[in-house]
Amino acid sequence: MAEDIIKEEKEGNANFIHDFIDEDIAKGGQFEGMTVHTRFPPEPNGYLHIGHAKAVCIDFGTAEKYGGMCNLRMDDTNPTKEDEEYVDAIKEDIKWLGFDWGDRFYFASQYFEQMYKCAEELIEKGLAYVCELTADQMREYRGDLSTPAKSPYRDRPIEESLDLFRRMRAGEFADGTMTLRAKIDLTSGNFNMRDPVLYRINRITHHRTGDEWCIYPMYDFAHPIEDALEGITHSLCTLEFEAHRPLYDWVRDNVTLPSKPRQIEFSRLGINNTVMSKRKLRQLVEDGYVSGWDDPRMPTLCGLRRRGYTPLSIRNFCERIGVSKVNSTVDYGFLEFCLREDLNDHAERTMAVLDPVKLIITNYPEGKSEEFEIENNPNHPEDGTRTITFSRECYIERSDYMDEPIKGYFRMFPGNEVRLKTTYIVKCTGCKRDEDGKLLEVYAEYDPETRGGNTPDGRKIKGTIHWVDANNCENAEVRMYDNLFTDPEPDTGDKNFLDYINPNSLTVLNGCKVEKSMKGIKAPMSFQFMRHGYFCVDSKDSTEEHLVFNRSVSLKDSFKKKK
RNA sequence: UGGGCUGUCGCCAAGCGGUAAGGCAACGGACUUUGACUCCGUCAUCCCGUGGGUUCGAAUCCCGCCAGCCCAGCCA
Repeated sequence: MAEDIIKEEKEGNANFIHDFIDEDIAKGGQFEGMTVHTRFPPEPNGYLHIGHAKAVCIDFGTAEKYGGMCNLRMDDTNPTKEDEEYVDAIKEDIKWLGFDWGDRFYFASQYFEQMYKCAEELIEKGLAYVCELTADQMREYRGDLSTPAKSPYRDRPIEESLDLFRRMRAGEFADGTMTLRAKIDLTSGNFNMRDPVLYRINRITHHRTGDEWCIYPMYDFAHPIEDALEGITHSLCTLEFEAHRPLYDWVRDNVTLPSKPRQIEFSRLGINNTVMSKRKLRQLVEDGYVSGWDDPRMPTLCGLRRRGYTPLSIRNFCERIGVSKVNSTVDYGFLEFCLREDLNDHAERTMAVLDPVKLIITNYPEGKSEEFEIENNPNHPEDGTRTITFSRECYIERSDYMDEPIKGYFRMFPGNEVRLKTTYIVKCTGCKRDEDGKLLEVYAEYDPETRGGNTPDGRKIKGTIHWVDANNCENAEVRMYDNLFTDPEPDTGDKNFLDYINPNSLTVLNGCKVEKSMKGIKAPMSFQFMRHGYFCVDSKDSTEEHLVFNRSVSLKDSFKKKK
């Protein structure tokens, strides 16, 4: 039994990264006696999105699987785009997902001195040189697919490079005038190996080290050093770094470092009808297509959180999409499925009428009011019940009434019986419309024998609709969301993603009627609005006086689909 | 045109020489005081991008071809 569970868990989690790690552990060697140690290394230049969540789950999840550790490290080697404001947001998002880096929170910038020493070591070994090509010249000299690169400074004497590099650090040269380059292979088919730049001069105040440095290490040089210094055994990253692995290994093997981490790459996450690149998300925010990074339509973690996504739903999603090296685009519906699954289990039910029309029970005494107990979650009786009131006038959904029922329609239409959830069976007797045909009121008569919604004679009532007591309810604003983009893949090929913005991605419903029990409710709180979907209290705009809900995800609807 | 990687059902994804797991979606049906949930069933039968080869046997090994993705930032 226990073995089955372990086996199942193992198979369910299996992926090629684990295979590699298993091999490494079996091999011993550089991994001898080591516990698996990973890291999540975001650059603090933007907010985390669902794609980062996948990486976070892989990094922390892998460590967890092997009883190891995972560090959180801000990869802040380029002060140009980075800012402290993102650091806390990133930490908050990871914590929200439920991962814990313990006391192992680092900044790449704290290793700048050590990185500098490593650079000097390479120069002394004749493996790096100071190059005076300008950026334009370097581009020009890089060669192409069939011609090698060149640099007139390649054979500069070691002492000269060392002197120049020290003076670069000392601030003797202007930005962009010099770089430190690795001496590897100008003919390599892998451009990353054509004497890549290791250090550049850049006089920008760093958000942590201030003006202490005017030279900054490049990612390819810094990353393997950061990993090795932290004792990382497996450096997991996305596929675009695959061609950088030879360089990662080169730095790792040519610099004196305390350990030899292994880089393993996996594919990035793509999701339909949205974009995932930081640049594009930033543009959506800055150009006002959305209200901010945390707009509920954004695939950012703060956006998803505000939309009502739960940490569990996101972690389940990341677990289930698996890990591979195939470029893939997951259906947005799969993320929605994971949310519904979690909320179906945990969200309490409530009745909300989003497009209200008054229902008058003509044979129910005016002024009378009754109380009913209704379960908070029929799937979980232990979640208890609440009291709701019923009276002569209720609100029902405009779409729950038709003069002439279409095929298969079993809600309100003249002559038809319907159950008002938990209360009575009512028979529709007609309606009132204005001169434009707009539905004003629906009329019905209730059957007093059916209190609780039961039929003493056993007759079957096909339709049960939700309602809200017109004399005892709250008003609410409800925001309905749809895909941000009309095209499933708005940023592939030559497409300009902005051409596919969905103009109807947000629909605001005012005058919605919700149960009295919603009064004063605060975020974070999610509910199932029966027959509608899952909704959460908006964390920014909802107040005691003005309730605002966001639709997180709709319920599945097999009737709508048939139509 | 050089280097690297990838190609298994509409979407993810197992599979590691022994005769195609699973999830989502879809489609039937049962149940239902949510047209939800739940449950049951169907869903790659000469087939695993494609053409050859090796083998008693191949999605799995070998060779060729095709398609897609990444790399020529002093970004990460």
